[in-house]
Amino acid sequence: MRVSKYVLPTLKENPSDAVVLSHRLMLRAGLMRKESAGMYAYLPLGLKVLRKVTNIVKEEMDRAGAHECLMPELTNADYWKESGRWYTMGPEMFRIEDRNGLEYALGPTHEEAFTNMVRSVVSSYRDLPLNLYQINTKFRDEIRPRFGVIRSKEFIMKDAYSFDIDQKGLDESYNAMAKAYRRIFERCGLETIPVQADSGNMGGSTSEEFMVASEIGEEILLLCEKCDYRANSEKAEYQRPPVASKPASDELKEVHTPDIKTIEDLVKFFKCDEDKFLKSIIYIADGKPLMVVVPGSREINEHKLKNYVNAVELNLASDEIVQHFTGAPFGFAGPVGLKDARVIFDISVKDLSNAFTGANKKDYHYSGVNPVRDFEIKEEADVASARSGDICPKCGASMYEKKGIEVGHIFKLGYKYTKAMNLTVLDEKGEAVTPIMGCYGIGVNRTMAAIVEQCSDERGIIWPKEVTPFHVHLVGISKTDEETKAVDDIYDKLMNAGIDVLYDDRKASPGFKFADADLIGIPLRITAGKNFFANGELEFKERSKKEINNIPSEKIIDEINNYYK
RNA sequence: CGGGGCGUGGCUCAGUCCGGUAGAGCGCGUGGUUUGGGACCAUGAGAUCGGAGGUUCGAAUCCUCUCGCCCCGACCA
Repeated sequence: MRVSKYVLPTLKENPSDAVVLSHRLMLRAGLMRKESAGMYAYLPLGLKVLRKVTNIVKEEMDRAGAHECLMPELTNADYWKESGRWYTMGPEMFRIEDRNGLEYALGPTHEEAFTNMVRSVVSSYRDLPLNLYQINTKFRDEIRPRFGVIRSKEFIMKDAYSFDIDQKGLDESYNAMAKAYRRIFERCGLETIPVQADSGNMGGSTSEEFMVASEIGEEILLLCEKCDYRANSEKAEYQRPPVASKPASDELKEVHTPDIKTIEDLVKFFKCDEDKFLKSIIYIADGKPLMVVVPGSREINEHKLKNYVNAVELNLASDEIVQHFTGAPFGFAGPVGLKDARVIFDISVKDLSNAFTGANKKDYHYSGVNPVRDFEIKEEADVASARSGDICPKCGASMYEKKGIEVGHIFKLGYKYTKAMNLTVLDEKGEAVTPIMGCYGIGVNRTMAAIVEQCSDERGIIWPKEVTPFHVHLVGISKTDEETKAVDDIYDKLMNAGIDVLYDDRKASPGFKFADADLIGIPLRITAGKNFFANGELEFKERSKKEINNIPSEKIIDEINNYYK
């Protein structure tokens, strides 16, 4: 492709509304343009990359035995009502009506659609296992789209759904995807961190997220320094911290604390460390109140709590319930003297001593609080969020935090949709069996952005070999018509050899062309300049390296093919 | 939804406080000179100053409303 005939609107300056690296570079390199908040249009160069990523995904999904389909974007509300999600999805789902008042949603995900399709296509255990996928646009009315294509209202996702006759089959389908995902991201040139993740409401089954480490990541990961334990903070467990505190010495005393409610207030009031306070929070789990106690500096992990108490719904209790449950208004709750109430102590609480906590009485706290002595620990669990410095649940070493962009997620979904939508097949005995599902997603354009985020330097993008929009960026620096003709011949020669070439044939200064080449980031730059016109040598430069090699023009095709081998 | 910031040629921004004939750089057109890291000279085109209403002799600038965009947070999965 000749640049003079192509659409390549590179920008020298950063567009004012792009803040993060990948967003800036994708706009500046002419890959895409913003349509509107959270919606982007791909230009030819960007589309080429997107297609490369898409093809890798397809190839690896197919290799793993999945089959590609394409679902409508406009999804009938009936199926959503059948699964119940029409009522539970909330405002994240774009809902529309046709002229007759029939309801639809713009597909935010496609469990229902696939389950429905499989229902009409499959009838025997012999048709299983089945893994179907599509690469299609998803619509989500995000609360706040941001970071360009990383979180947008409309995005491209590969979503796959597996159907197996039993748990063992699901395990196999899941493992095949776990393997395929590793290959996909590796081929994309992306370093991902697979982490254990919370599987949501589906009840304790396996789930793995593929994360790209990044400062702009919206997920927090906990990684062990020694072993391979890696988990999303929603899921991450930790071990009881070593006992460092002094023995119980202080007497339990009531202290007047007028209007001192938050940990922040208390730290100021008592002038001591956050962890001297037993933070006591009241929740309602499936209609029943319970108290959770953690040290002042820790956050309660609602995902872990919800799993631990096995609740479908978990919410913070209202002020009225707090008043009723503890006998005091919000801000003065504590485990001391709380009889017959369910209190869950985080594992980090037991070894605290001479602490403070709410006295379950307006404007009063206790000082000199000592677990066991002053209250019984009937129920203890790991319900606080793990954090940097905490002890690895697996090996006992220390863990650290990293932020990550989620590019893929695989999990064992279970029977939720097959049951709700009444999908059954007949087994060997002729009895109806409900298949079990797995669900596997990849954010395709998010992956593209993550690649840019990870593969760039101060001059621009550095595309990994497998996703580069062109193989070679040919830069011609010719001064005469004869010289131009000679470079044109090289271009033709490369094209005829099946090499995808972007040929900068513009009448521009060399510096201008080099700067554009660096910005666009094609891994190989071939320059036809002085040496070429003098003695037929082309410059061979890798985008990621400094050095330039001079290659006789007759050997250039071999060199290129060798590079891409 | 709460908080903060911003809308001025295609892009980046000045001008707004303190009202008085819309600016710069980049990009673009034309002519010429250049040509190994975003060349130079000359010349030219291009703006309902986000929109509507108001105040005023006069509004990019002041007032009211409104739309859009960005950032932080909450919410949500």
